[in-house]
Amino acid sequence: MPELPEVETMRRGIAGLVGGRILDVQSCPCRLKPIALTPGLAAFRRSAVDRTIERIDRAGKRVVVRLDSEDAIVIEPRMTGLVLLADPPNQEHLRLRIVVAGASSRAGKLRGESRGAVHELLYWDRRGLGSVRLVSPREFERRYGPTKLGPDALELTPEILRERLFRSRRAIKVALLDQRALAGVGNLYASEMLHRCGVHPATRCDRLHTDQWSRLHAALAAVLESAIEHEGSTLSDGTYRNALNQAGGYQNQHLVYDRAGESCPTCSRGTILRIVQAQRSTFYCPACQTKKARSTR
DNA sequence: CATATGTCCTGAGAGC
DNA sequence: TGCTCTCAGGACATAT
Repeated sequence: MPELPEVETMRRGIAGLVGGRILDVQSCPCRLKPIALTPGLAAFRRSAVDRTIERIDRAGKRVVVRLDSEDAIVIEPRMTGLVLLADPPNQEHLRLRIVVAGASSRAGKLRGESRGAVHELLYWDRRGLGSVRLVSPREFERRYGPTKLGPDALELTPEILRERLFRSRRAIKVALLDQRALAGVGNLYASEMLHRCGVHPATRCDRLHTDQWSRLHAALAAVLESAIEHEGSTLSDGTYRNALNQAGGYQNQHLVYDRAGESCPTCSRGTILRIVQAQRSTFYCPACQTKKARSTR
């Protein structure tokens, strides 16, 4: 379930590869159905080998490795994909290996490592719903440009957030997951941010008041920034790991996600409920999350 | 156009 | 113990 904080953690974890040169790209054959790799391995290798990594960005929930050819390698982890520098959880779900020379392996931490060291950028994916694509600037724009991806959730202002959503008749929880409206929020953090601003997840966007948009924006920013500080959420299945195969810490800060039946940690009056919206679980407290704007607080 | 639903995939866990 | 079944939710194709 990598969402913005997890993907940002992956991005930071491999930032030390900037300046490195790609030596080889190897697929890791296994009995599982292969992930989407485009173009095929041979053409991928032809375009990537000998290119230098100029920058590593994030596009919503995707890691974008920019090459000096102006092509980009776009890694999309979807549900269970991991971007690693080493030490994958196992070999059987290792999908792709990109061998990189001449970079430091960790952002800002050059200590003692020779500039000529060889590193591996690994893509691991248990369920295999993710993809790795090498795309031209034109293809990047077509797939990940502003018509496909809204503004990054970390770049929003209260006004932009409201402008992107307030015409919609959808429930706010469902709309927050729409990557064309805003990019980066997924199922887990949507529940958390709505809880923290006291908004009921089923509230229609077009019924939200200005002060609610403000509070939602503040909660959105606070939750995402804190989750990045904690290096993301590793849920009970333990799948998500950072680039060094370490668990995140934000799962310990969750107030409602996956806590159905527990007493609300915010108001202690309600019991956390689980409902289903658009085939996804939503968690909230019926006592302190309301559809009405609050007059005070 | 906006919104809703089905699909992909694997492994964990429930129930018998 | 071992089988079958359901569920998790990223993005996208297709339907309404």
